[in-house]
Order: sequence, then structure tokens, then C-alpha cells
Amino acid sequence: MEDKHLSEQEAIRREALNELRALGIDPYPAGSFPVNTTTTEILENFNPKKENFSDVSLAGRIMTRRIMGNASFAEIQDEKGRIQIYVRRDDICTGEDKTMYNTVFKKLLDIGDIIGVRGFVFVTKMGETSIHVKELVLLSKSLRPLPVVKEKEGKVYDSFSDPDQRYRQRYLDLIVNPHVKEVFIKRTGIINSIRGFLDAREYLEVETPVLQPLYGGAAAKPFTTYHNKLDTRLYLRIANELYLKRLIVGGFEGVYEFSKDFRNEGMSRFHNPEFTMVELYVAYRDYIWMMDLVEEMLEKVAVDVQGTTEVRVDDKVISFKRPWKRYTMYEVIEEYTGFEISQMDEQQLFSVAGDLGVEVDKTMGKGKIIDEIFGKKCEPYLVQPTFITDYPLEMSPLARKHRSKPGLVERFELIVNGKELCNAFSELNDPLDQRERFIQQLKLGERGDEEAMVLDEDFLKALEFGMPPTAGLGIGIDRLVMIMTNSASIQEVIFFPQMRPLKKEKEDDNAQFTALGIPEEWVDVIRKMGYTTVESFKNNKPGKLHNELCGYNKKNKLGLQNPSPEEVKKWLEN
RNA sequence: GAAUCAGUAGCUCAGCUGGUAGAGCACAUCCCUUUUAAGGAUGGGGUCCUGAGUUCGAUCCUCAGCUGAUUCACCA
Repeated sequence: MEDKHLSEQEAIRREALNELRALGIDPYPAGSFPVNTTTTEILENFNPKKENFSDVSLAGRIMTRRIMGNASFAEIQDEKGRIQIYVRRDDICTGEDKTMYNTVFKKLLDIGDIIGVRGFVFVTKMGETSIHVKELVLLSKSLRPLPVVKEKEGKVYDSFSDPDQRYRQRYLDLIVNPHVKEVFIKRTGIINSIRGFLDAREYLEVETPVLQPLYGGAAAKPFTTYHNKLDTRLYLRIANELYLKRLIVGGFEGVYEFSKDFRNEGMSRFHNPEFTMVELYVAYRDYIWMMDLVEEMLEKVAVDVQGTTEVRVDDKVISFKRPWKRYTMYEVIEEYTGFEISQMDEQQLFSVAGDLGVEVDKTMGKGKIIDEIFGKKCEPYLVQPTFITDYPLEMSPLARKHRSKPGLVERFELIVNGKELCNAFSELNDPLDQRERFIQQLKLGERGDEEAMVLDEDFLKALEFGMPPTAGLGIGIDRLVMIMTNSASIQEVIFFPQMRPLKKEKEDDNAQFTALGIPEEWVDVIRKMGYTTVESFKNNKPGKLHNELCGYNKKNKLGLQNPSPEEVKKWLEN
């Protein structure tokens, strides 16, 4: 059935595949093809005087081809980069039989095929380091044409740039857009850097459940799923906080986890339904201490992946060099709006919001209004790494109350480039206070807040056994990677971002058509006329169809024997 | 969820005031013994996103839908 929809180019490649087989060449050979160098290694280290790289073995994908009479140039691309290869007829065909060059290389290979070559490195007259090929092996035949992106003097032609196609077919994006690969290499570098930092301090990397009977640790809507054997609903985690704290209760003094979290919310260039966080919990520490750790860790990350503390984002330079600015929530609001709100009650805050043109409504409590003012009037302007500390209690049900400021909690967020990057607090370890906070959340939930947390009795039980004072931290890895790689959207830093499913066109197979008595050769025609289902086909008057069929046959000079009107009528009746 | 823009060949894009479509690359055939987004000649390739409407006639105008992008909103 697939074969019916092949483009001309695809058909030609399949034909080439058959011809290769006929020549006794396996287009998908078994066995390894050991490589002894890489493209960049050659380009960086080849020295004609030293005559090094005199026997290289290299494999990769054919990206360009320029065929002459009996000598050709092509470029092959491996994981590291591209290099030109020079293929001469009499080198790869040492005997009388020139099939390998004339037929196989020139006609049956295509851009996109994966080949292995052996030969020596030299410099062409044009001054380009190339491989003079002595032996060439097809390793994998490509059946679909690759988007061909060309480049000259830094200028890119015919770039493969449609985001939809790039994300849906990321492998193509990776093949033809080399800078994309860089982003993901950096992503792994960032994660490794963080892991190295935390391991050096002997915190234990752990794993906690993705499938949870109760979700918690964040304010978000979950995905739900179902376990058949247990006959119970499960949730995909929105955070791993409550499990990591149970481990602190259990006696570990420093645990962390890189976790995929899932939130059933809107998608945007800053939100993907599944995203990666690293969460860290350290016993006998508080949020002040945690701020220092974050500074040190992210400075190290910047240096590890960039070689410098300066990161260029759009037209700005962001410096991760310590120390960073620290404001309390009230201070930063005063700095950016001129209003000193620390002593204000809900009514006063409401009018301040009005003066500032910040939209608020009656349902919002004090904490929510403050958060709204901060989000609109301060956060977007905080480009350099800045810590904001001491948040309103209402918004932080898992953070401990501030040791000296009533109504606040010991919490900080790190803002970089106008976006929240980390969230941390001195963890609430008073089980009775925690129960009270959960109850408050339940009330919010009853009022219709879909993101309110649920009461986790099992977690409370753990706290009741006693949890040491603990500092906790969460960092959004995707957003960190966005900053470190100057990426405009989260989709650029996730290999396979969530995409709306493509609408599948319903299609019946040939057997369903032939069952009506339609001859095989006409099924094709019917399909091409746009009737892909039996239903859509039968939903016509016989006269009209008969007309259309004959017309199509004539117009496209198919030379088929036209069916009679009676036959068509019969098809529809079957 | 809202506004704006877009959807035409495998890829990147043109297409005037409505008259059934073009270019470059890719592909095919041929020419050329080291080219540089190779060059030259010839050729094949299209459900102009889908569906209605207006019209003698729609890729183009109108409406609805689908998909995407951007900005905003929502969202730790």
C-alpha cells in the first residue's frame, strides 16, 4: 500500500536499491565497519609534510556530490563534522570492471546514503583537505531524499527551517542543521556539570516514582493514568519533592534527582508538558546556604560549557560571575515601582495594584496580589541573575515560616533574563504546620483552584517521625539550557517536544475496494481521484462516478478499459 | 483562550487586477579528468492545506475549518 504514494525520487531510489542487490551488493550489510578517525580530527591535525593520516577509515552520510568524468567529489558527514572525499574511477576499480564507479557510485548512490571509505588524506588544488578514496563500501541506502542545505562563505541556502518539520523530524534537523547538534551536546554538558558538582559534594543521586498515587510538591494539574492490576488511578509526577524529603527523613543527608516531570497545562515556548528538573535536598542547611550553592554551581556550569561566566543571550550579556544581587520580595517591588508595601493590608495592596495598572480581581488574596505585581513590574526587568527572597506564606505551602518576618516564608527564586530559573526554600519540617498548610490548600481546591495541592497523609506521617531541618532546591533544566544556548523556545532544547498529533487521513486498503467487485487497476485510479475510503466512494451517484472515471482515464491517457455504467452501479450496490 | 501572519514541487520560495502554475537546489538523461552552494544542455515532478460560497471561470476574493509561527493571556 505504501508503494502507491512514492514520489518519483523515492521510486528511483528503490529501483537503485534493487539494482544494487542485483549486482550482489547488500544495501544494508551486516558486520562492523571499524573507523579509525573522525572528520574533525583529520581537518584539525592533518599536515601534508608529516604525511600523517595515510591510512584512514571513516564512515558517514553523503551530503553533497559533484560528479565528473572519471573522478568525483563528495562530502561525507560523521558525528563530528564533514570532510570532502575524492573518488577516482581507477582507484576504486583496480581491474577492468568499472562497474563500482560507473554504475554503483555514479548512479546508484545518492545524497543521504551512508558509506564507509578507506584511503589517505591529501590537499586538493583548491586547498581543501580531502580523503583520496581507495575503497568504498555502502553501509546503508537512504530511500528518501534529504533536504539539501548548502552553504557558502557562511551564507546558508535553502535552509531547512520550518519549526514544525524540524521538531517532528528532529533527525533531519540534526542531519542538516549542525548548530542544532551543538545545542544538545551543550545540554548534556550542563547536566553533567551539575551532576559532577553535586557528586563532588557526595550527595546521592536517587530515583523516585514517576507513577504516584497522589501528586504533590508543586502547584500544577497532573496527567492521570491507570494501573489495571491494582485497579487504581495513578498520576504522573508533577514534582518529586515529597519523595526526596521522605529520603531525608530516612537518614540520607543529601539527595538529588534529575527528574522528568509532567504537567497537564498549556504549551508555549516556555512550557512543554514534560520537562526536566533537578531537585536537591540537603539536611541541616537552610535557604541562605542554598543560595550560595546555587551561585557556585551555576557559575561552574557556565564556565564548563562556555569557558566563561559570560553568556550571550540575544543582544544581552548575562554574567554568572558571583556574587549575584539579592533582594527581598518587598525590596525589589519598592525598587521597581516605588511602593513600600511590606506593612500594607489586602485593601491597600489592591489599590496599589490598581495604581500600577496590574490586573487583579477580588478572589486574590494578599500573596497572590504581591506575586502579580512582582510578575508584571519586576520579573521581566531582572536580566542578570538575581535572587528574590522571602515570599508570602500563602503561595508556599511546603516552605517553613520565616524565622523573623511574620507572614513570609524562607524561600528564594532565582530570576535570570526575566524568567524564574530556580525555586528553593528552607523546607517545612513541622508536621502540624504542614498539615495546616495542606488543609488551606484543600480549601483553595474546594473554591475551584485546580492547581491546589492535595493532602498527602503518607508524607505527613513521614514528617511526624521527624525530618531534620533541610534546604531544598529545584532548577528547571530546560530553561537553564535555553539561557546557556541562547535558544528562543523550549522546543529548541528538547529533542522531541510535544506536538499536536497530525490528523490522520482515513484510508481503506485495496481489498476493501476490490470486495465491491472493482478491478485492481481501477482502485488506484479511484484513490488518485480522491476517494480514499469505500464510504466516500459509495457516497456518489453511479452516473456521476461513471462519468468521472471515464473522464479521468481519458484525460490522463491511462488506456484502461472503461467500465460500463451498469458495472459502476453494481459496485455501489455491493 | 485572543490577535496577527503563513500553508504552492522532495527543500527554499516567486506568482500582478481572478483566466488550471514558475525559479533555484534536489532528481533523471547527456557533455566535461581536481570540483567548491561546481558548470552546460535537455527532461520529469503539483489535490496550489481542506470544505463551502461568489463568478462563465478561484492558487488569488468571501466564509468556515485544519495545521504552524509570532505576540499576549493562562501556567512556578
